[in-house]
Amino acid sequence: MDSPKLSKSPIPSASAFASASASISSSSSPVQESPFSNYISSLSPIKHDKAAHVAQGFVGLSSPPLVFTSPRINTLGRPQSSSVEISQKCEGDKKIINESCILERSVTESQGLVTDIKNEDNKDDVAVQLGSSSECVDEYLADPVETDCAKSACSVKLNLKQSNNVLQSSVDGLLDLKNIKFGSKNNVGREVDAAQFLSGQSEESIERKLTSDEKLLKIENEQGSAQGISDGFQKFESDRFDLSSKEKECKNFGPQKDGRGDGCSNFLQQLPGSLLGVQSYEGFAKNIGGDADVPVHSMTHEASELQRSMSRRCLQFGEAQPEATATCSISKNRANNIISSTSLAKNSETESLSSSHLDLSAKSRTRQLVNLSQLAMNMIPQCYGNSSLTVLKPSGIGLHLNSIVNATSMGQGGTASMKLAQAIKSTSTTSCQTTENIDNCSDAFEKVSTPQEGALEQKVCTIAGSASESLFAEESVGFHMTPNTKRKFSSEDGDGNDMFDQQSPIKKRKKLSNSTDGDGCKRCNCKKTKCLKLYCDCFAAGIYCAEPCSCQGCFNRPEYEETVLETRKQIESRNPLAFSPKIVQPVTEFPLSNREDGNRKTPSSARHKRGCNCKRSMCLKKYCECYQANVGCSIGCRCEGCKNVYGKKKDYCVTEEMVNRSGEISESRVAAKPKKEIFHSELCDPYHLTPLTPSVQCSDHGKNASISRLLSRRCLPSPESDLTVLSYAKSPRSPRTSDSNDILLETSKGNLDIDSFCEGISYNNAVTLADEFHHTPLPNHPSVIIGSSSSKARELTSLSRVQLDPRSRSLTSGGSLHWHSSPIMPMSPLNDNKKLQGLDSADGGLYDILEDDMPEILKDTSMPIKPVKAGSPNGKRVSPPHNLHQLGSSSSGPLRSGRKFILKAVPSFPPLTPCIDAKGSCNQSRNNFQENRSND
DNA sequence: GAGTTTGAAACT
DNA sequence: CAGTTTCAAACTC
Repeated sequence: MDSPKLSKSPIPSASAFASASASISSSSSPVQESPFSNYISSLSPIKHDKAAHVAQGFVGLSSPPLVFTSPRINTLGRPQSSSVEISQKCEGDKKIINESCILERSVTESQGLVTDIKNEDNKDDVAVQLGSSSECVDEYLADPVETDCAKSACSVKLNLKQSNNVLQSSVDGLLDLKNIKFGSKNNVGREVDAAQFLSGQSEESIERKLTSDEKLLKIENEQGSAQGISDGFQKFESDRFDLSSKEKECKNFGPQKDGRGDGCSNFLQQLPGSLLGVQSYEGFAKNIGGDADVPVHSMTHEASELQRSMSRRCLQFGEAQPEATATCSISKNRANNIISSTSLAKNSETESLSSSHLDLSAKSRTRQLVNLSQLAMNMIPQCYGNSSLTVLKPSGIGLHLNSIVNATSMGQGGTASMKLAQAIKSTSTTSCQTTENIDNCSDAFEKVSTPQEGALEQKVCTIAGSASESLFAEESVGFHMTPNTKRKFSSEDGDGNDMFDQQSPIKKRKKLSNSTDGDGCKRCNCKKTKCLKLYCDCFAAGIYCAEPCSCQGCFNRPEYEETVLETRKQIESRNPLAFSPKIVQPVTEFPLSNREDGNRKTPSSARHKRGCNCKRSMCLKKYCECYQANVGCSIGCRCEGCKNVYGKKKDYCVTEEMVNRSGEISESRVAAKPKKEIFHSELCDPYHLTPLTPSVQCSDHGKNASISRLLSRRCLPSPESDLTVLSYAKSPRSPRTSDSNDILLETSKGNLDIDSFCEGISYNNAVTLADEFHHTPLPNHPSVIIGSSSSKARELTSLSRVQLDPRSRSLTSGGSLHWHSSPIMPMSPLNDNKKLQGLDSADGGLYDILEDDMPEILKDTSMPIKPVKAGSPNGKRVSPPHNLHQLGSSSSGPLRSGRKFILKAVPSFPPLTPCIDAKGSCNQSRNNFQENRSND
């Protein structure tokens, strides 16, 4: 670790990037080729080959600048020098591109795509359009293009930009086309294309590629493995390149072909490689976390990269995959992996975009770390906004690629994700921070991915919101994004240093922003509590304090594990949900629609377990936990004058009322009671769900969330199970969570079960119930599906997922899907890829929640529930209309029974220690922490 | 950087 | 269960 850091540390960002870019261009060829060739050889299995390559890349990386990318480039077969030259040449263009990208990022992705296509016509405009098209894509393309130009050198430097632009545009267009054609298959096809392209098949007509891609896609689809997805991302990027290159050849190069001839193919090959290199580099940088400054503290890098890379590797590299799958599943959520996996299928486009972003970012990094950060920033904000998804994904993609490379290069990928996460923490020094950062990043990515999925669960929103916590960011979309970005950047720049450079944590912290790492993990500054009380964010998150922390007399350290555990037990004895995620993502109310929409869904539904108690901040400042988590206030909140931009308590109530009316819930006791009261009483009970957290409030802010809830409920066939499940998923902790809310609502509607819940049902119980559902899902009930999603949880969830089931991702997503589509299946969320995909985002959240909050049992059950990241608590709440109706109409009838059922199950559940912290970042660390505890 | 404000956590 | 105190973060200057 240290040694690597030293080597890298010298030049965290700029130099490292530059070297990386150069090295990438120069040395990347082998890496890229191998992976791609592998792809070609075995469509799905890319991983092994890639892994091998990756491993190589690692070696190379370890020594020289990350260079993961560079090796790949080399592999492409292009002369290193040429690549380097290209990179250099392209730098100018890249800058332009980056700028344009940044400027245009604001533009919606769709628009961007369109513009890109158009750009093809207008080469000059291409650059700008590229940027606009898909931020990531643009960047990505831009870089490749540049490289292409350089490589191909085709003739005209002047044309380079244009050609690049054209390529990008063409690529974008191709991507779009592919996306359209292939839809979910895009990833695979892309991968295939990439492989082919790499192999040199790029020369073939684009059509052939498309066809082959389709076939490949099919094959890959069959595989349907997360790896395929991850690979798909990479491939997707590569494919894009291919497409772009092809397009160039056909269009731009048509005339130039003579000159380029082989050059084009080479160019294409190079592009992928360069892209890979860039991505890897980016990933590396990202992994470093912000380490730009401390580029390489190998440990941290490894950890972060490994996690990320693991997922990607899994996808790309078969070798790494095995472990990666496990690790990835574990860490997927956490880092980009999650995003990639979750978003891959769904986000093919977004991924492509993200990839492009990554590429771009990578380039920018190589060129300018700042650019990357800017890109990321831009990306993030957008993502948060709505379309932000695309942005995030891209970043995620880029990360994935990078991570993969890194991971492979690191070779650590093999290690379990848990270990990685832990190692990262430890290595990073601020284990918490690192993990948190990772978590945050992952959350962010997840969020992004989720949004792509359609904002399946609006996790994106939540995520965005929770950039810090709920991804969680502080403020709505921008907020979330920023936090993440901040974390990333900070981590990279400052935090990263902290993480990696334990030496100057304080400074880093300061740089970063407050106590929260860029990731969203908070660094504590405890002075009197010794970090053994919930006041301590680290402790509350289940993570150990690290260097970044400024705490005094800290006992929240591994050396005091016993003390920590004891204290924790004590606290848990008082409040079993004390360590559960504060924010719970409600099940995606209407995953599909929202997902399709893109985003928001999850976030909106996420809620704070307990709800806030703000009196002066009007829920407009971070004092408000709901706001901090980017979650709307819910019934569970006792706030006064709530103006939470993510969702006002009023809105939530209104929505609930709406629901009740529609659901005829009025009958239930709840109806009699004021919703708030009901929720409070019920939710507030630690055992019971946490206070309801109306799903409504999403990033969109409560209204949307509320609406979503209503819709979801309406849509949801069987709210009962869902609700219960959701409640579980969300975790015992947070009554507020949308899930819990949903549950509450349902319960209230049904009369039910609130009582039963009150009797002793706890979130945990709910979880157990969910498990039960899984085992014996109610036919009618959507089984629960708690779609809770938590960014934080992601990490944990990733871990938990892994533990739970390889499908982990799918599971989570599946859970959400179940939710929507078929609640019954909560347990088997994993099974359905579609579900998974659709749910990915949501699932991620659920997973997170579950993982984090959920005890092992839940995990084992493979509950779909996702914990909402602390950052983005928007967990969608499951608002099972049916359940409600059932409950309401037949209030006591089935619903109650169902709930009772749940209740029975509940007791068995151990107190969940959801990863989803309100902060949402440290889920992994928490998970680890919790796991350790549990083990102990 | 210090001081104030805020609201959660802890305590009574 | 409610009220108060303590605490650390968020915020302001």
